[in-house]
Amino acid sequence: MADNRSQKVTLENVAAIANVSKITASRAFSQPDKVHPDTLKRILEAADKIGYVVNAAARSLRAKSSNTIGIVSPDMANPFFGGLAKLMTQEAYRAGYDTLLFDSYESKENEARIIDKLIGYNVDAIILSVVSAERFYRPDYIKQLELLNIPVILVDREMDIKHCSGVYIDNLDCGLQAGRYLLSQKAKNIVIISGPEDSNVARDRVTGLQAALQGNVDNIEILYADFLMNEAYNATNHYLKHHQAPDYFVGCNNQISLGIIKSCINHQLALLKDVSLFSIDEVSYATIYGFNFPCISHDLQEIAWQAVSMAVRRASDKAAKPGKVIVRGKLGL
Amino acid sequence: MADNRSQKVTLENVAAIANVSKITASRAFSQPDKVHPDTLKRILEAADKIGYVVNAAARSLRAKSSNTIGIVSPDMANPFFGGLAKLMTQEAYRAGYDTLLFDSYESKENEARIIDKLIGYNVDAIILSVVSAERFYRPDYIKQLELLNIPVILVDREMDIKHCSGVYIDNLDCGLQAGRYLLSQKAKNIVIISGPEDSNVARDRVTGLQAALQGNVDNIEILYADFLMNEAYNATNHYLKHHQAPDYFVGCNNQISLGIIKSCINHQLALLKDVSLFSIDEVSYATIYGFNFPCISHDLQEIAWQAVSMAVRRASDKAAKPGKVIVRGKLGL
DNA sequence: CTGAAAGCGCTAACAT
DNA sequence: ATGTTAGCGCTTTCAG
Repeated sequence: MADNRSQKVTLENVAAIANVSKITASRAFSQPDKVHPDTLKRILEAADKIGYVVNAAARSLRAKSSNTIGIVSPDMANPFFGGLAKLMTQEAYRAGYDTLLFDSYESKENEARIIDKLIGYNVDAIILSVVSAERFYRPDYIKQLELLNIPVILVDREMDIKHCSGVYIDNLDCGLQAGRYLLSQKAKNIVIISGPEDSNVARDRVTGLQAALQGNVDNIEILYADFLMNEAYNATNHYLKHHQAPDYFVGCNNQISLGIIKSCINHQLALLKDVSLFSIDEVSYATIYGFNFPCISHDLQEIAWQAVSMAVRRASDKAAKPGKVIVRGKLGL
Repeated sequence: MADNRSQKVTLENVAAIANVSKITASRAFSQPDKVHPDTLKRILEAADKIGYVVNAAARSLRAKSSNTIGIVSPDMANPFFGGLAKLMTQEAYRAGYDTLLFDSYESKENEARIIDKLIGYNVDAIILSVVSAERFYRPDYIKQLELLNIPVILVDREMDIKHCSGVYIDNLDCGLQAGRYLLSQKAKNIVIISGPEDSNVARDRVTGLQAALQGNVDNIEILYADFLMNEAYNATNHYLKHHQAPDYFVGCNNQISLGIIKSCINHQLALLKDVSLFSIDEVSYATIYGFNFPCISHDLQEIAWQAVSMAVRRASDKAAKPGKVIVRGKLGL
């Protein structure tokens, strides 16, 4: 008797039970205010009874808009991007949009595949932090997105592309603030572990630091790593093998700071005593382990709100011009 | 001249350029081996030229299968679940499946909404770690998923539901191993910070610990928190305010262990000296900050592989019976 | 406020 | 190996 095969539950079933046409049932889910309250109630009860859920595929196939925003993060395990993703999802939901969230795991190949998938899902806009911060990274899919007129909002990782909006951190200012703090602490000997040389983010942060410090301290050393922990760890290890510990290490992002910490602890250096650390980005888990590093912290809520607002504006008004917002970090002690 | 509106690029366009019928073009993307190599090449070139991407909505509307697995994680910021999500995505990709990954942020409401969305996307299976570990949590959507015959694979957070497969950790064994280790260290005075009393996971872990320790130590105290950091932190604080530090704290999951650590450090206790910690689950970031806590670590790769394998099997053979796999943790020092 | 018909882009099931 | 036909479940016209 009981059939074991998958029971598709469609709008038609709901409509039949509620004694209305398909389209009225449809409106109950997409524009409930255009349906008579009594009818609406009947329809929703019918839907509930048989467990109906709107078929997203069918909807976005037919509808002008899928009401969905795609989010591509390079590393959700990084609290900066993970936190951002969460807040963006909430903001989007508030604005009446669903989100499709993917982690590219810092791989260009993944990133390209994800973008393709998002196009396939007819997203109304894409919020994207690209995998690399290379200054001249110009992925192929960018042309395609322009052609398809899908708005793109870049977050944090900058690319200078006309049709892309952007929400960026004021990295130069981060460096300046960091530098000024170091001066206030009378730091004389400073080692900066930067991100990749060809990254905008890294370059600006370092430039800011140099601008503030140049001529006011005895020695500045700049080492280049990538934005992940391991290379920073190795760079710090290598430095400490050949030099005295400086007054301050500066980590140019949270992962780099972690690498510095790990290396210092490995070298039996008492952090905040033998050697200090200033981090651009908050340092993950530091307070739990009893450290209160001075840092530049970013207002994730503000960044998320800006990005989603831009996405929504451009999704709902395809003629809207791409904009650019710079969010300042603030000194946290 | 240049039209600013969104240019839909469809299979029909590709087919026209490549001089084939729609269906041949279709096959080029779904079953390339059934198309003559020359034809295939022509089609792919045409697609590339105009930036064609298969429309996922249309495909999953028509096709039997969307080739997509939904993954619902309760907290991607937790390295256990975040790592699992990453590995599952990779495994699924290897098996030829896309994934749709959502974070329920430990909220039942989010969870229900996500499941609805996944149903709407016609996923072939759902891999789910439910938000709560309450023993009698029976969310409404479960009935619906059974009705729709969508296979469900539960991971870590157990629910005793016939039509759901499961990949679980051997929590009793975790407790036993932990207990045996503590005995080997001649621990006499032990404080266990457990998860919620009504959680299977927490209960089994504690039971295992008790079984190993009972009668062999001077004192066991059990405090109940939830599976997040803050309550464990408060519980530990409260304990330390009124008692001497024990030989060992035992954290019943990684978040709890973090709470214990934070509290101990706050109380100026030298970890691994004044007081030790045994953690069930690896402790996030501990090695970076110079701590090597004994712990039970879980083979995420194995768990991910099992879950995806089950999902794929049941997705491709709807008659396949739900199975259950228990993965043992191993002692890490 | 409600409905009938058309069709979104794709693929299953037959052809050839 | 390739093509024809039909239709997935929904929403957009355009009508009442």
